[in-house]
Amino acid sequence: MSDAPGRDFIRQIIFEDLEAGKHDEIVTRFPPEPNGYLHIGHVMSICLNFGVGEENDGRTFLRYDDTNPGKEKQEYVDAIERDVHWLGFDWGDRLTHASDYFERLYESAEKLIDLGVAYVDDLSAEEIRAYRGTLTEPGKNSPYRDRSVEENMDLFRRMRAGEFEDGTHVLRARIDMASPNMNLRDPTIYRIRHLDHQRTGDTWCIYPMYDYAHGLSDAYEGITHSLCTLEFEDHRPLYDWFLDQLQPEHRPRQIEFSRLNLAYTITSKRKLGLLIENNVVSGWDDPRMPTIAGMRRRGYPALALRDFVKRAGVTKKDKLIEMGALENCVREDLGDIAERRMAVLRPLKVVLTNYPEGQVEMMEAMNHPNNPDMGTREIPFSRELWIEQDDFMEEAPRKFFRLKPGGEVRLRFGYIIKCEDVIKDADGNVIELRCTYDPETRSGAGSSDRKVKGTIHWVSAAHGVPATVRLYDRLFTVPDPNSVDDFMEVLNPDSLETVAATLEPTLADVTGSDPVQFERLGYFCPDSHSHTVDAPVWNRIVTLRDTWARIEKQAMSTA
RNA sequence: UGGGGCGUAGCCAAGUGGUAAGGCAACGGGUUUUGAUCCCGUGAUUCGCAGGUUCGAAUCCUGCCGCCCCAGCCA
Repeated sequence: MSDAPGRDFIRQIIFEDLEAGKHDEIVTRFPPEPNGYLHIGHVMSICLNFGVGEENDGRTFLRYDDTNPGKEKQEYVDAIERDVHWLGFDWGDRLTHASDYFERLYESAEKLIDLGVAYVDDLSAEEIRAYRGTLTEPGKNSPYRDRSVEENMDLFRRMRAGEFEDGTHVLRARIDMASPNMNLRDPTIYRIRHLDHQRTGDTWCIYPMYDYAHGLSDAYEGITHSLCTLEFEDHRPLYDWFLDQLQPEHRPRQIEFSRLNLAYTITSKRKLGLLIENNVVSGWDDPRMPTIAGMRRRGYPALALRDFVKRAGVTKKDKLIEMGALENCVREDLGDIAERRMAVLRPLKVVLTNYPEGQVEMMEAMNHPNNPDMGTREIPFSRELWIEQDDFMEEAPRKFFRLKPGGEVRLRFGYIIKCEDVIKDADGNVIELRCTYDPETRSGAGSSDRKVKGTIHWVSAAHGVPATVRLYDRLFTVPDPNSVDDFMEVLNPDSLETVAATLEPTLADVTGSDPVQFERLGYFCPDSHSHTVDAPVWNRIVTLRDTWARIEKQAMSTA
């Protein structure tokens, strides 16, 4: 991905428009429908729209496209505002709704009738579909297409007055039933819905369609560039048609770009909703969800998300971006800001047989290896420790430089230890290691400068803080779950693993949700829902790059 | 079979007639008390394919192939 993209095609168009003196100010909008949570795809749109606004000293609206009551909820409205703010963007006083313009939109619809380019159709939904024709065959005109202006006006006003049942009438644009562009075959402008709207209550029983409301709302707000995704490309002639007919003061221009798809995940709000309904995940903000709320709870920094979409770029080519690209951005950001700590996820007991019983030494540990300004902390060291099960192998391959029988390893910020004995249970499982430590090798202060190949992390058994740690993996087993018949068939059964871990004591009273790095394991943060000081729950944000895991995997596949 | 888009390395992406940027991934090597970080190095005789124009083409022309979107009273 381009690190410093010159100017994407949209910014180029805007640049040229500005050069040509077409606008005094650039005005954009981010127009979500409040029918679900925002996801990684929206991050792209948010960054584009607000980014373009900021870069040009322009303005950006946050506008709810709330033209379809029944699908929309206040919960989503609240979540959207929270998410956009969290990403670092501000709409100031430019928070609007398509529903703010219902009266104006209605008046314009009457104007379309006056102009003779809109009519009330009595055909049923099924009939309209049948009359529309197919992709290769032209449609045919509705028998109601040639009603008089007076009759249309009367009917439309009675639609508004609530005289008709849902589905009995629609207002349609009179364009061309034979158009090769399906969107121009007399599209619906208004439909009857006897349904309370979350903002306008029961004021209306007719609601405008997206294609009609969107372009006009853009015009009302003085939007100069209306940026949307590719699937609206062939709606543009219709977008322009309404503007041509009604000649509003401002003339917005719609430009389309490709959606951002992430490998091994889905972004359809409907499908994400199904994951919740089927209890595959715990909610819209489950840390495995590609929603902004989910990624925030997971611990992905807002800056990393912004960096990611910036690197992905703005083009018209379908994208399916590898997870690794996102994870790289997360690691890059966290690597600098996260303090280091030690934690053992899958504990294996180590007893230092030559270490005095009852003795405790405080070891000084750097909070960041590359940034001394972040200070140090003290960690207790004692005779009994936990180390990671993965850091011991009874029959280790040549390149394994962690602990093995008779082998030596450095304990991070501690001593060099040697494995003398392996204790097993009745089933042959390794349950404890008997080791000796070399008192001359104390970290920083040792009188010996001998080195060993490996360094592993540890936590003092007597001082460790028990915690639940949740390890996350991709939700699906295939790169493009959208392309399979049933996405529920390709779920990753191991997307969540919960382990009972032990954390170093400095983590005992953490209350916020700041990310830290558990050395050699990855980045973690307290879970914003479940974590308490008494019962700590941490999320793994992302692992560290793991060259050893790769080597192991290769060895397995060639063996 | 209609219309609208898109095809540059595994994934993104610059490039707009003058001889293929960059990032991620991958692979080598160096530093390292995180097999992390950091540093250095390695990739396209070629831009979906085939012709053509030109001294010269990823860029222009023609034809073909592949992928995506459209038949909601959803957005």
